Amino acid sequence: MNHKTLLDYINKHINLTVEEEAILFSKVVHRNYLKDQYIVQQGDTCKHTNFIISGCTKTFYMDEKGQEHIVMFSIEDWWTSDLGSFITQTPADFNVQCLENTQLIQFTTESLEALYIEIPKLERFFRKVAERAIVASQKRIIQNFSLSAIERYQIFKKTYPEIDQRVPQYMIASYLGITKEFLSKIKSELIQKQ
Amino acid sequence: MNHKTLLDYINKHINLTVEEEAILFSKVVHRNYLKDQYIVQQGDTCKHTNFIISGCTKTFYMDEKGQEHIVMFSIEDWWTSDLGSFITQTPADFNVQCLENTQLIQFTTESLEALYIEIPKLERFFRKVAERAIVASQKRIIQNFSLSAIERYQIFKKTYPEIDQRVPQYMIASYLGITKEFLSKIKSELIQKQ
DNA sequence: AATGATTGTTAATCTAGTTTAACATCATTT
DNA sequence: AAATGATGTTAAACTAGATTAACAATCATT
Repeated sequence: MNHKTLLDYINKHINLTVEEEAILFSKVVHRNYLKDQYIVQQGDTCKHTNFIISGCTKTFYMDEKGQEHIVMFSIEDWWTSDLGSFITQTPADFNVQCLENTQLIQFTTESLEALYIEIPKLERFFRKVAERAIVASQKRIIQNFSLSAIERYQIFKKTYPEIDQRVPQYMIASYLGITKEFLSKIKSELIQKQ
Repeated sequence: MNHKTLLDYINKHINLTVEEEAILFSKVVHRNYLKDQYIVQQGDTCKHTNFIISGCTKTFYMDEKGQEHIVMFSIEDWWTSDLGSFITQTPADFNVQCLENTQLIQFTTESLEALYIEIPKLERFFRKVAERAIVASQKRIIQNFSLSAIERYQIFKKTYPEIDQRVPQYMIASYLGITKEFLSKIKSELIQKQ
């Protein structure tokens, strides 16, 4: 079963009994999306937090000028959703779209609330997930401020080598906050130096 | 007692009995810092998460070139610390320094762990605090990407009018990710338009 | 009241990154 | 094999914001 990926992940943080595992999986939905499908759409209220079993997604924001800004990529063993929309049940600021065929495990607000009551340990687990997300998010803020585009690209490649391979270059430019043309220039400069 | 501020804040999210409130306050420390004192220092391991009862702090990062980058300001009713350092107990990336005399309530890792056992409801509370922090952090990432410095400044003023008043202008420039000279230029342009 | 420290302004020059636009490469479909 | 669409490259002209440097204004402190 594909539930194993999620269990392995959870068991890094807390220990569930076999019964608790059964309760957990009775309350989640296993779902497949195709490449290019949207998991969350800007403006809709986000109904799920999603754990990725396989595949790859981009979370992006479309500004008033129609420009796409990629906030994060997510792959196997990561979470994806518009957390802001999900927790406050207000319209989403972000889109989440599949870059590959993607298998998810979905938690609704209701199923999570029910799970928190039946398995209080899960509060701890999701607190830890949230804490880790804050740390990652704050690291990004620092980097965007104090580093040049070249430095940010080099760090990106080191930190997420898999993603650098799997995702088209113009999306990486968007993630880095620069144009695709400038990323292209950076890359050719980096090659010439070596 | 000054504990009231924290209780009011907690009671927005969960309900504590009088006994639980007593347990909570038996495990925290109430502490005063003077203007300019450091609550957290880059390189040290961060020992506390701090709830601010009164005063104002800046959280900043000092880069290799010796430049200061302000990640956030915090005032009454907000939390401050280097969460990344605190939760992983590794050296802090950030400094937290008081911009005014500041009164805090401090939670250590040990007191929090003990509290989570004695009052499991607090897991939920701190999960919610963490979730809100993620949302705020992600909003900042979007803004830095898709908006010009002028737009970011206008949003800052609207979102945190109190802070705009209480904090020197060059620090606001640092928070916005621009130089103090450029912020000065922006402000005079905005005044001329009206 | 005077001195120096801290904060803020203005203007000239400079640069990292954008825009535009034309072209090249690669994949997918017919 | 040709055609279409998606992705990537290069180069010239442009702009938001940085840097430098000189000067005001505001403030504590003696």
